[in-house]
Amino acid sequence: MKIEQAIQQKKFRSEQHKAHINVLYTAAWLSLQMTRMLKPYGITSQQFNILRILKGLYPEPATIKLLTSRMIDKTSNTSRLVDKLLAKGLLDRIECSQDRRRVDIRITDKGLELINTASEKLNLLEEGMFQLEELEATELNRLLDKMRTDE
Amino acid sequence: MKIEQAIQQKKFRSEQHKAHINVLYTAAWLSLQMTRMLKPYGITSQQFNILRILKGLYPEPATIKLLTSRMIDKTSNTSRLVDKLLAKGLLDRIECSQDRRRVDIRITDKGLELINTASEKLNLLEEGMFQLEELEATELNRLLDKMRTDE
DNA sequence: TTTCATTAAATGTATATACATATATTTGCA
DNA sequence: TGCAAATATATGTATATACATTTAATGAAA
Repeated sequence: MKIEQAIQQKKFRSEQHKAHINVLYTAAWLSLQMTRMLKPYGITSQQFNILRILKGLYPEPATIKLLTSRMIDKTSNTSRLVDKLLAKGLLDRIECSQDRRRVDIRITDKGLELINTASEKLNLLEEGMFQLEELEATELNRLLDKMRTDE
Repeated sequence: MKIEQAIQQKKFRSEQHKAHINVLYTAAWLSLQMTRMLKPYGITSQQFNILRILKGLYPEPATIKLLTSRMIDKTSNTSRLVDKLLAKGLLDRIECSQDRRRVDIRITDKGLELINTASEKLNLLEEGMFQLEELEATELNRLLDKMRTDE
């Protein structure tokens, strides 16, 4: 569905303005797909993002600061997201003896198991979702990166 | 900044997977810019979206249902967003005599004034933000629309 | 006309964002 | 050494999302 139909708006100020709206709309659409896919696993997409980062580092732990720097949404409240995952037994918290301000976070076996199962589902979702050829995906990445040039 | 640096991740499963992450990251970045730009006007970007739709329809009113269908985020809670804008005097609520379930919402003069001022600022933001040529923006729109083919 | 499904909107609840502020610890330097 | 600045994390608050449920009004069919 074209963005014009999706939000029932015929005219846009410019192609650039339309692209702005389109990125926001597409991200909201992608997030919703992920949220629904993850629901049976009892985690949200933000919580999944944290597990994904910790899986990449495993068996090394990460501090809250490191997790924050790798989050897709930079204003996420990592402490509280980690609290939720700890309560579910998907993470371990290790006090850091060298620097007692820091807290080392490591994914548990239960966490690894969950993310492995969920990732398979996510892959299937992405395959079905992504009609883009590899070259098109590469071009999309280039354009998005360029859009954020002032970053 | 490339997405690899932005979230400090070197490798991705595929260009398509990278594009997925990139859309989410870029949307979060754009939202944050808008949130900060709108802050002095005392409205959020979701509230701005409602004002934008009502301005487009003016002087015609809109029902909650119509607003929802045009929202960028389809799961927004339009009733509550409208409540916030009513409390600020930016909207009027008109009871609908033909169908008493419905509520007609119209933007006030104060609302129009606010959105006109804020839109100027937003345009400046967008101009600075958008390094994309028109043809590139058109291609970006095509790729995003294609990405959502299953919609 | 009565009844029941449908529709429009509002509300309740858990989670997350955005940002200011607080707390605890470490580091730099006078 | 002592003390202020910087750093890492946590917490408080207002707003928003996601979704289930409720309330009220309409419409269609027996």
